[in-house]
Amino acid sequence: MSDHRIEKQDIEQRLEQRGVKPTAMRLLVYGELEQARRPLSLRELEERMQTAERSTIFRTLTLLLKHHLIHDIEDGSGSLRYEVCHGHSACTPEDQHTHFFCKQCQRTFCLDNTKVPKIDLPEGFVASTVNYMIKGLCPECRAAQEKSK
Amino acid sequence: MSDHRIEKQDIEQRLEQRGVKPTAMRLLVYGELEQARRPLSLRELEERMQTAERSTIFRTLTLLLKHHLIHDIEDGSGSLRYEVCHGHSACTPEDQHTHFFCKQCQRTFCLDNTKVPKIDLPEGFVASTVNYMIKGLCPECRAAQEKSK
DNA sequence: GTTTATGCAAATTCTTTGCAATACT
DNA sequence: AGTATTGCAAAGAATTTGCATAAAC
Repeated sequence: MSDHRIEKQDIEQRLEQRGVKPTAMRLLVYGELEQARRPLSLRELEERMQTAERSTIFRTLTLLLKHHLIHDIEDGSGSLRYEVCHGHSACTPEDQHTHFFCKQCQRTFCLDNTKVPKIDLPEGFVASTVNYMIKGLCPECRAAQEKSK
Repeated sequence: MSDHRIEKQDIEQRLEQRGVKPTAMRLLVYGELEQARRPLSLRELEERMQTAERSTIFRTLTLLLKHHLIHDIEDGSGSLRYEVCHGHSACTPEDQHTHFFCKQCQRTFCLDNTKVPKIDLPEGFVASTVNYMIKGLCPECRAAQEKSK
């Protein structure tokens, strides 16, 4: 399948696998994140789902986070972004990829093919999640900047 | 020199090298960050410097950031942390090291000996800064957790 | 009918700015 | 004087909670 749309059934299954009851709201939020193909902030989610309420979305996100169905990333835009955990079992450090935040257009991109490199931690530290964020200019904004010179 | 204390003169020099007039406030803020040996939030700075005002500290930090004397990192605690740029010339991606945020005690540690691994960006992207944050348990909190079992 | 989820409103927290006062040159 | 810096107070922005309603089981 090269189609990015995900069946409702499929999402339902994923939630249930993690012991999350698949309510309409949860399917909606998860579905939006899935379709967006990039990390979305709470505000962006709110805008995309006119019907839903901020706090409800927030609580849904919190729940999904707790059950490792999504993860949150910080890009320095001042607000958190949320993204579906792709793949297999849980959100282990190995699962997570690199993100790129464009300082110009304020969008966050997933660099899907770029695994987060592993690092040897000093004695005693135990890692649970990893956040690798690169900031700079995305191709579009860079091109725009070149032109205006 | 194995002493971590920094001479006032030394700090003055650093600021002047970047064209920042070394006012009392700036020396104070920079000095605090230097001595802390770990990234501090605005609130933490405020608490350590009873005499100084939040907005003043904030503006000072903004200025220091602009002149690449410090950098800011996001650890997911909900607030930014600030840290002295060690070394040489400017805050290039290569300069930055990895940070560890303890979910338990909410402290942020610098993993000084751990360089941020470089990554090949897709065509068109231009990086300016990098933020590599690992989250989990620090040695102390881990030990405490072990004990309570 | 009890538990769970949602919506509204508002509290909290953190960041940022306007403006007056102060210090510096 | 004139510019730059600081302090106070408050505006903005984002996150988070209390409580009442509505839905699910």
